[in-house]
Amino acid sequence: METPSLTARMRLLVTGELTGAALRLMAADGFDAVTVDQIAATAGVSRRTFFRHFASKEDVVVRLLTDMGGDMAATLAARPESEPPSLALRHAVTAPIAACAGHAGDALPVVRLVLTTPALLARFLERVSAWQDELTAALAARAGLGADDLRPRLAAGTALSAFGTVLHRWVASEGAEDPLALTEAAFTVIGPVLDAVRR
Amino acid sequence: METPSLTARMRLLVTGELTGAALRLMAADGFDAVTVDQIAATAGVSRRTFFRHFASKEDVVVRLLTDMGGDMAATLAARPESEPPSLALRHAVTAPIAACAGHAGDALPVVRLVLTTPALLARFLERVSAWQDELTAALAARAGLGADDLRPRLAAGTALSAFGTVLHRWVASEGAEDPLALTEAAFTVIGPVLDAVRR
DNA sequence: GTCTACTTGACACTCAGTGACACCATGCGC
DNA sequence: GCGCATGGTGTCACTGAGTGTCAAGTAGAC
Repeated sequence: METPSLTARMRLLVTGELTGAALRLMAADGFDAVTVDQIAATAGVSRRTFFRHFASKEDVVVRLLTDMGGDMAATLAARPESEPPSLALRHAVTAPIAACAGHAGDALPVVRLVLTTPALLARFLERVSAWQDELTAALAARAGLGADDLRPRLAAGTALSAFGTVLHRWVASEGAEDPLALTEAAFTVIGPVLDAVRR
Repeated sequence: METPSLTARMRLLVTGELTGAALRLMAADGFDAVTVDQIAATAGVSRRTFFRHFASKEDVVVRLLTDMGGDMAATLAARPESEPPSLALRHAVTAPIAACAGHAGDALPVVRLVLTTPALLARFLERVSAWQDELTAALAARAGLGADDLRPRLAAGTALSAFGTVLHRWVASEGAEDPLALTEAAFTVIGPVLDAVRR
């Protein structure tokens, strides 16, 4: 079915309305000053409905960012085994970066909000940590390394550190610098560590 | 004054009582199942007093860990300029690791609790992110690099990624592996990236 | 003794998040 | 057309985190 059933589309509609309302309000007053009641009222639904679509107030904002990298580990696993880890990891991390670069007008305020709001940053980093677990497992499987080897986790952490550094620099430059170019530059620096993941 | 004034000592006493109560309760029932009221009651103080000593429920646990690395950037800044960045960063990160290794019996359950509880992990990573900012500034100052150079932030992130990896492995091994040996092994892998921070 | 500074307990309040129940629309078998 | 299951929604009520305020108690300075 190409149309994901009416109910699914309505769900997307409400979700989008809620995120839009949340972002508009938070851009004006900041994350903490906006209550869930305000977001729900602005979107025209009840407070309870908000929590049927999002697990928490942070979730509205953070999910925008984390949805982009949801299949990071899958991307890595899909890369050919012959590819060096540094290149495979770069491809995995590039997906969300490219998504940001492609919607700079929408994404930049969101990323800025997340990186500058402690509560949002905390939740975002927790998600990134989950990505690290997934990437670590995928890297270990690729290289045939055991769970006691430090290198897969180090490589995953270093690659995600590059991801964060790119986002940071992108926001700091107000979107002036090209995220993809920044990613390339970052991976040029960290490449040697990533390619240490060999049997 | 060698005795930090009676009031300061009493403050430490209450704080210690609260953290002890929190850890005992959470070790038994988990972080989420324990309420601030229970912690305060167990420690023999009022709920309000709890929040005069800790900013949040997460703070009781996370502060134990983050206090160890509070002067990470200061340690880095105190290292001789001639020292290669990889060695200076390793010294900076070793301080909290050594503290963990020195009090394995007390620290291991705390680290395990933090790494396995989403809310605690989120707050911990937020603190680590602040360390990254500080280390980045110190590294840039050491090398005389501008704020637009990716390398200081990449190096700081990579070093802290090693820090996290060591903690992860330490917990996964139930404390069997030596944290200092793990740190040395990790920094051997990431060394090249850290030493890329040169003018 | 008194005054000041600091901590505490008690109370009240906002807000995040959850559970329970009733309501309503769509879709399906009869 | 009718009855019925399903899934989203609104309302209400509740727990728990976190904050502001005020009164009371105590150590230390004068």
